[in-house]
Amino acid sequence: MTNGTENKEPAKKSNFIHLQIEQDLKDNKNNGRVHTRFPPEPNGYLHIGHAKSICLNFGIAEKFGGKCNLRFDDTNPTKEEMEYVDSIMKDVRWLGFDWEDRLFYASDYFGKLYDFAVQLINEGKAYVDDQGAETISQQKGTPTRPGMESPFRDRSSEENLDLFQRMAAGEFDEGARVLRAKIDMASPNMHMRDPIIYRIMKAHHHRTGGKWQVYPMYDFAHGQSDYWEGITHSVCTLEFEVHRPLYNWFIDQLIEGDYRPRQVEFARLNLTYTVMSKRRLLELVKEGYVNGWDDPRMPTISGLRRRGYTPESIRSFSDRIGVTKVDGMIDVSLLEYSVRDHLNKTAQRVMGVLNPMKVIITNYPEGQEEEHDAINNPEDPEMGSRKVSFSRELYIEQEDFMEDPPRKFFRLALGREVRLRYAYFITCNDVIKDKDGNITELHCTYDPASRGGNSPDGRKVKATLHWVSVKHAVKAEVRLYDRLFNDEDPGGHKDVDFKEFLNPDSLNVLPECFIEPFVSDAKPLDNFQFERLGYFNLDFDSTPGKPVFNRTVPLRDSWTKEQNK
RNA sequence: UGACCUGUGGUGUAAUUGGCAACACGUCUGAUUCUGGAUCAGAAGAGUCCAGGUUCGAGCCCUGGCAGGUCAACCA
Repeated sequence: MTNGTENKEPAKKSNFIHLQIEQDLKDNKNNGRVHTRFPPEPNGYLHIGHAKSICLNFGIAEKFGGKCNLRFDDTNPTKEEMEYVDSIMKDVRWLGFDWEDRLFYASDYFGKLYDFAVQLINEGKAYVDDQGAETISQQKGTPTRPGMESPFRDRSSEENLDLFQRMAAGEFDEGARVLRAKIDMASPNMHMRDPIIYRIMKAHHHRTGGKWQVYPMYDFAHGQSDYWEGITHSVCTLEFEVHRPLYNWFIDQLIEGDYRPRQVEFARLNLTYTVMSKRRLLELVKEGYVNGWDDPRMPTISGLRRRGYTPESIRSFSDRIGVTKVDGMIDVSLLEYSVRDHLNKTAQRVMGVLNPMKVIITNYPEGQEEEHDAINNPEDPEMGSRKVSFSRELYIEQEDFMEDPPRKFFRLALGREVRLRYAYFITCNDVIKDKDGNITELHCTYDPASRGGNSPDGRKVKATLHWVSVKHAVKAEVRLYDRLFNDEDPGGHKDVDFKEFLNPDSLNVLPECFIEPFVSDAKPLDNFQFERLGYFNLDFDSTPGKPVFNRTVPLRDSWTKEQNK
């Protein structure tokens, strides 16, 4: 990450976690050190909610001159894969953050964790339970009723140690026994009711292979990993709030000296019209409702990247939404605002026609062509200009012509004059139709004196249209995306599966669009503004002769708004 | 019938030790414009979940309610 001064992004908003850290610093906790970590489980791709956490954690390190680790929470070999590890590292880097040499895995600590478990056994604070999952669960009680103690709770340390070692040696079947912390079966906090800390799993682990037959549970690995890495502020989401006493209990058993990590919880991100759980996203991918984790309709980092979102836009979004403990729902329009805001300032402008309507300039000589200057980005003069080719046959947007224009429609109509951007004023004289009455082309005349787009007599037109020259344009496929779900909170209905709310029109492929040849040199992910339409970027599916564009987001559109009134 | 957490315009966040509820998005006007974009100017919209209390003064403190969320995986 760039350091402070050269960073043009606005100063980061403060939040309650920053305030707590400032207080900790005042109290000289942990000798004034600030060290965070981003701890994903490699069981899926990262999504925009993780981006919030990444920005928060790395942002804290940046703000307080501390460090932020990347740590994979890989304690469940049945769900975790190398593919996910790779994608996560790629996404974090793409977002603009750097863990330097601090890449860790919970599996790095399997040895220490095992030793710690042995220590707890020796201290009489952990025991092997021979009961099955169902029995243990029943004995656990309910949130409103205390649990009851396991008949194996008071085994001797020797027996526990022997059993645990044999568990680790693979002597028992999966599920046959577990190691539990001996805390309090009557605790009002379910997590303190002798939580399971080790289970037998004979699965192959993506890093340790077949070395282990027992794996630590999340609660037994996370805080300890924090401790061994010197983490000072262990930032996680709200659902772990009730785990905090357990987190602290393990730290208490481990602690020597003054240093102590502290868990702080914040509200995870919820966005309207999408789902944000890895389970649901995985379901969409596995069952083919979308085309992979990086489908541009997905709220994954890889999906947003492919869709044309920039790291800057995601970071500014993340800053804009803030950090609190209120479990709310952010309007996607805020995300869309963030990309528009960034792309408006940075994206190359280009003209492209999505739904072509042929226009013949009847008074323009056949075979003649010429070039006009076009500004690359009016928001950034340094981006310069380019030439666009003009000729007798052009395409304009179908929606830019109406035979029977309503009062506030300013664009082309029979007998009306409009401007072709950077080129000429044209007037429509004739509408050509086929047998069925469909308009096939428009006959227009141009005013040679308006070359460049202005008439010397000061004549005004109410509309400027984008266009391309038929002869020069590049044919492209354009993919238009709409929200993946029709419901604001598809995952929030108790009796209806979220997939019921899938938007059947979330993908609209336009196979025959025409774009000015400037885009021929584009590389995948390059962002453009197609003037008057929106922001688009080149997709990986492009082939040399056939570019494919994704619409990132349309431009704000006060005309559609007017129509909807 | 439990524990923990959270309630501020439509949405998201602010509000120094209690001191006129602020900002962003969205919405609506108007100006401007070779993008019905951008930009600029302005407006509407909450009296802070409710009821008490302390105080000269409460969104901030106290009491009691109410509402929502989380917790009963050998998941994280």
